[in-house]
Amino acid sequence: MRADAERSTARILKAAEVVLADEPGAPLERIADAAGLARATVHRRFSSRKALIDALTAQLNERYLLGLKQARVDSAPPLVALHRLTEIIFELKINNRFAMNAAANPATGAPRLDPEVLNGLDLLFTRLHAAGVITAAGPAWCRGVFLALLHEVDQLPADAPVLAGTDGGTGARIDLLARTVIGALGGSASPA
Amino acid sequence: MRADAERSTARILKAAEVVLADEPGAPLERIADAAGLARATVHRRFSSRKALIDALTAQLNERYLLGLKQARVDSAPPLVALHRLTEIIFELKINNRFAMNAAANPATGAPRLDPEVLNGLDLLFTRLHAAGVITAAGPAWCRGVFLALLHEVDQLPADAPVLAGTDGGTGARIDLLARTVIGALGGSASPA
DNA sequence: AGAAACTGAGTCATCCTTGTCTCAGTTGTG
DNA sequence: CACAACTGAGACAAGGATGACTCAGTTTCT
Repeated sequence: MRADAERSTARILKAAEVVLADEPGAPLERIADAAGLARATVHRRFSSRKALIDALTAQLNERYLLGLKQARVDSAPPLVALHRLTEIIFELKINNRFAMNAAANPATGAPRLDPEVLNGLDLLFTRLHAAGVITAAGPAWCRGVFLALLHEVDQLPADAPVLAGTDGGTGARIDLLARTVIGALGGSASPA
Repeated sequence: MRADAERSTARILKAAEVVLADEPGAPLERIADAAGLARATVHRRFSSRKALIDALTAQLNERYLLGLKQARVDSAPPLVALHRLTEIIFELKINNRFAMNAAANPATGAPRLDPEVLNGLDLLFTRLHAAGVITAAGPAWCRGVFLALLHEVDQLPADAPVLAGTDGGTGARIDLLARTVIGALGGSASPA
């Protein structure tokens, strides 16, 4: 594959993420436009719409795995890992809104998250439970709550009362998310 | 409107809820089939697909308002009202999955929840806050968390560990939801 | 019973999207 | 430089869904 072709692929994926984020059913042409390419080129890279969406999911999975590794989910003290991971995944959410939603929504027909990713998340919650930070058993439930709250925090307008006294920026949201998750899962939500 | 026409309308709405719940983009013909009617009849009642979906949302809003009234959100002790409302809305969720999701998802282009409904929910959370049951300020945030967790609890498989020791039925889910919401919003999640 | 309303079944035109293909022109790579 | 790879622009067929319309037959309501 020639260098410019690779660039094109990257631009398509990026544009697709942006366009589909606020219009999941947008025609491929809109994505092509956003990428500054012709529709035919999109078809050359991705044989079908499904293939494109699959690629987006695959990309998300890769980034997830990288994030889990960076957060040292398997070795760092669980509470530390939670905060780190929250930060990383929040960033992921911002830049991959479409793929995130698609993976969370079985009805879309999009592929779900990679089992390895799920295992990584589950490991974290299992460790949190073992450490007594949370009381809720069942990592799958914890994971679901985490992702659902992630979505809510992301949707939150900057001037929301829960963010009062903060800048309403990313940092404040991450704190809110971590606190809320722990509270939801039966831990004592230290306002730290 | 003749009596049988009214019946048809009701059957269409019911069928649409069922069909769209697990295939949001399903063609109108599938809805017509499920309703035991001809596609043309659907078009006679609802001039467009959008009109049909709007009707579903309107229906949901009505039921919401009724539920808020039944839960005595404005007068009952807030914690009691929360439990009652949780029960009612959980039931609503089960029978109106599509409209619920559509209203929660701005990207679908579907109309959002009626402001009056939002106000009703917000009132409850404001009262919970005033009573010291929860510490989170910002009713909109509370509302979002509530609905997000409602969705998660609904998705939960019957044999999930968090439901261990229960029958995994509706009752157990309602308890779990109420506890989780209170914990998430900074209250002490009494396992009552 | 009889008028009016309603329905089923079918046809039809239209729009939109997808996916394929071609061909002339541009760009990268050895 | 020269060849191969890549792209843009356009045409094209196919498929699916929507919505309008007709007409013969049934149901409701008075």
